[in-house]
Amino acid sequence: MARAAEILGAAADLFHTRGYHATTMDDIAQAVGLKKGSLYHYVTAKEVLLRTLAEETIRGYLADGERIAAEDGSATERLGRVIEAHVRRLCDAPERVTVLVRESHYVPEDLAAEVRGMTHRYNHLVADLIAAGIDAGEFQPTDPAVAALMLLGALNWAHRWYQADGRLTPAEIGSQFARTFLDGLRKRGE
Amino acid sequence: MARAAEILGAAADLFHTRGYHATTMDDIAQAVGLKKGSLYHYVTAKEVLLRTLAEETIRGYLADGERIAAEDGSATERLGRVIEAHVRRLCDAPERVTVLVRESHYVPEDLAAEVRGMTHRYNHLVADLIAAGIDAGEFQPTDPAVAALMLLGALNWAHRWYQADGRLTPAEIGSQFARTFLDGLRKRGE
DNA sequence: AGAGTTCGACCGACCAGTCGGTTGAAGGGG
DNA sequence: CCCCTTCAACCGACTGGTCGGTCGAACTCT
Repeated sequence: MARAAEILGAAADLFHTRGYHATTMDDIAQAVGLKKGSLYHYVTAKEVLLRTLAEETIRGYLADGERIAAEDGSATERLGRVIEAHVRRLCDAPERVTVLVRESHYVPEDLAAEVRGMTHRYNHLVADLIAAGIDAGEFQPTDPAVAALMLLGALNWAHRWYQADGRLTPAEIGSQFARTFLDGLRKRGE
Repeated sequence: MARAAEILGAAADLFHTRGYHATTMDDIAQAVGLKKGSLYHYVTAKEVLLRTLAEETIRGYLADGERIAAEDGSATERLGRVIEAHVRRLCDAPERVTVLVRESHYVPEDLAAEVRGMTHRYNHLVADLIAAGIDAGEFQPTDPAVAALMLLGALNWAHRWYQADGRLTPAEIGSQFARTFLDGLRKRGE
């Protein structure tokens, strides 16, 4: 693996388990078998490390979302696919999500624009999908923005409890999420 | 207001907006019109401040939950009441929830037992309510633990987006949460 | 007087980031 | 085959600054 990616991965793991502030650059260096001084050969600043992690992470979710939203199918089908893709991606690298949701608050303002923008677009994408389902008569009328926030909260919360060696597979979790949430939105009596 | 409570409140606000680590004891002192040295007349350590905040917060949610769970009514009704109470409490002091969910990770292990215990009990309480609803035939069969985590994720996420001067009142948000989530669990065709 | 409260100077630990210097592999010329 | 140069990778000692926490003196109110 390329050194830069290796460092990013180690940082994500450490930020996840210890937290961003409790992790020193020495810790990260040690995790990849370097000394702190050498780390700065690859990394310009700790804050940039955090920013890069957050950015890479949200970019993946957004890419999935945009791809799926543009596919064929009813709003119900596409939203279900977004949910399952989200869970799959989260379970694949929960530590990245931790960094994004718990630590990205510490990305300094001037570095955070991209992250904020993509997050906003992802929220919007989900809300739009819900709004489309309401318009199409698939879902009962409700506030799409709140429904989207509700869904994303439920999904992202999983980074706090998902365990790779747990009782359920990512696919099982994904389908339970999709079933329950889509049932919650669906128009009754059809 | 008692000085101690005032300090706690100021700390919660600062931890919410700047984050625990980016907040100095000087900041907190200034917010309550004291100097740092004087703060230590009321507070034994910054970490204890954080622990106390987290503990007080989760204690409130747990107390609501236990009270409601013991009330009369179907699982559906009681779960609905828990959801609405949770939203009400969250909207009343979103900064406390921020501290609990984003920062309580930094409470040192030896001070965290109480917080962890109450959090666990709250999760369990919600899962039990869902399990009861399934047993009673109100809800369709599903994994109660995952459903509880899903619900609590959706609820707690609100601390990230709720704004007191926003479009919707806490009551409106609460009822949308309850409606959507209970519909998601409810047995179809009745 | 004296208990409760406040202050501000101070300390010590910690840590991000710097910098001068070392090493070893790759390449090139003779 | 060997010497010389170059350069990326790496090291470790150091620094500058920050911040949690301490302490004794001073002030205030009764």
